[in-house]
Amino acid sequence: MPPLNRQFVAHFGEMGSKWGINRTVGQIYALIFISERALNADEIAELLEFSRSNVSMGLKELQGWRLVRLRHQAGDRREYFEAPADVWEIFRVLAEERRRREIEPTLSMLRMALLEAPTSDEERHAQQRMREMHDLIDRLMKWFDDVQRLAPETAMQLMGMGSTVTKVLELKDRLTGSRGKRARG
Amino acid sequence: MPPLNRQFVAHFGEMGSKWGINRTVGQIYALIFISERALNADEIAELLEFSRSNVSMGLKELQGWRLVRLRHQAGDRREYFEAPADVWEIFRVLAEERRRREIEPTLSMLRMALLEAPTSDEERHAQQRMREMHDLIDRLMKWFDDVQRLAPETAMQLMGMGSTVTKVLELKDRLTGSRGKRARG
DNA sequence: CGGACTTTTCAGTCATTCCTGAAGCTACGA
DNA sequence: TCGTAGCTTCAGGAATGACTGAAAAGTCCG
Repeated sequence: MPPLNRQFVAHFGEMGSKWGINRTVGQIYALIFISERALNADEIAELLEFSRSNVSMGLKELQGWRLVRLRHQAGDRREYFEAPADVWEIFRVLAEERRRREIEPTLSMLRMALLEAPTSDEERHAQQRMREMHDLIDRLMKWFDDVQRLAPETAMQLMGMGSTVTKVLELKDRLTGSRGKRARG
Repeated sequence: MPPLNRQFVAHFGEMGSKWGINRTVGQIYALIFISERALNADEIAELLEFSRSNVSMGLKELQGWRLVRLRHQAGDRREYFEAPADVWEIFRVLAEERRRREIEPTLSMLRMALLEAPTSDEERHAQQRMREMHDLIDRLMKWFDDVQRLAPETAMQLMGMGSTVTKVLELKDRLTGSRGKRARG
């Protein structure tokens, strides 16, 4: 493997630990991501010097995250893996999965807790805090849904607008009579 | 500790593992977050049944993440810890820290790699992929900067607009002659 | 200073997660 | 149906990370 590729793969291994994901899974993904063509499990095992079974488990996890796609090549029974070409698509899928695994369970728990009748001031306050957390997350998610629905080009365009969004908001603010809220100067 | 609070704390412990953060740190934070008043390390240790030293380490990590604030109470030498009241502020700080620890190192690595002269087709392709990844992350971050700079109310208002943002974009699209891109139907 | 109180450090122990080789399973072609 | 190629499962050893108690290092007040 060329030094540039090796460096990239190594970095993803290290970052993987900082994340929830483990080192080998990070490296496998990085390798697939920068590869010109789809790779099979044996190739991955050899390039990264992992056991075949470790690669198998890693690929399974990556498939669970929908980060790699399975592809078959004519006249070859082995399974080949590749990452989507469009990086925005990758980001979208990653965000969706993280949401499903990390955000939704928390939202459910919060909703359950908010249905309980508090039996003390301490619980009342705890519920209030949970409500604040719930509302923030809920709002962020609803908004993210909207952005996510955009086609890649449109989303990138939205990003490209940068602070223009703020300007639009301020304008809207003035037009609609400012709803009692004011943007910071 | 009341059952509602206990449940919340337990949930954060479990989620903590799914994250990079460890179980005890998650629980300590959850406890501080829902608490009515600032807590000292001994109180935390007793409520969660952790060793005093474990609590000390956990608090240090939370301070490193700027998620808890140190506060002194008159006539008491012990240190008391609390979380900001404003959940948007909490989100902002968390996002900033994650960015500093997880995104920036990756961006640096990518920038370094992009400066190298490729010596093969394989490296050339790898660089192309890295460039795509770099540009996406860079763009997301620049845009996030803008949103982050908004005062809480304005940001929440932006969220509240929901798909309105999309509408604004489509309008702009039409006005500026659509730049050859089209939002998905 | 000295002594009480508080926080931090750290070496050792415990728990969890990772990784591997071997065995098991499946699908396919002969 | 057998044999082979390929993928998956799993028990157990290896590595990593978490947690504790004891001791050290601060910190404040007399």
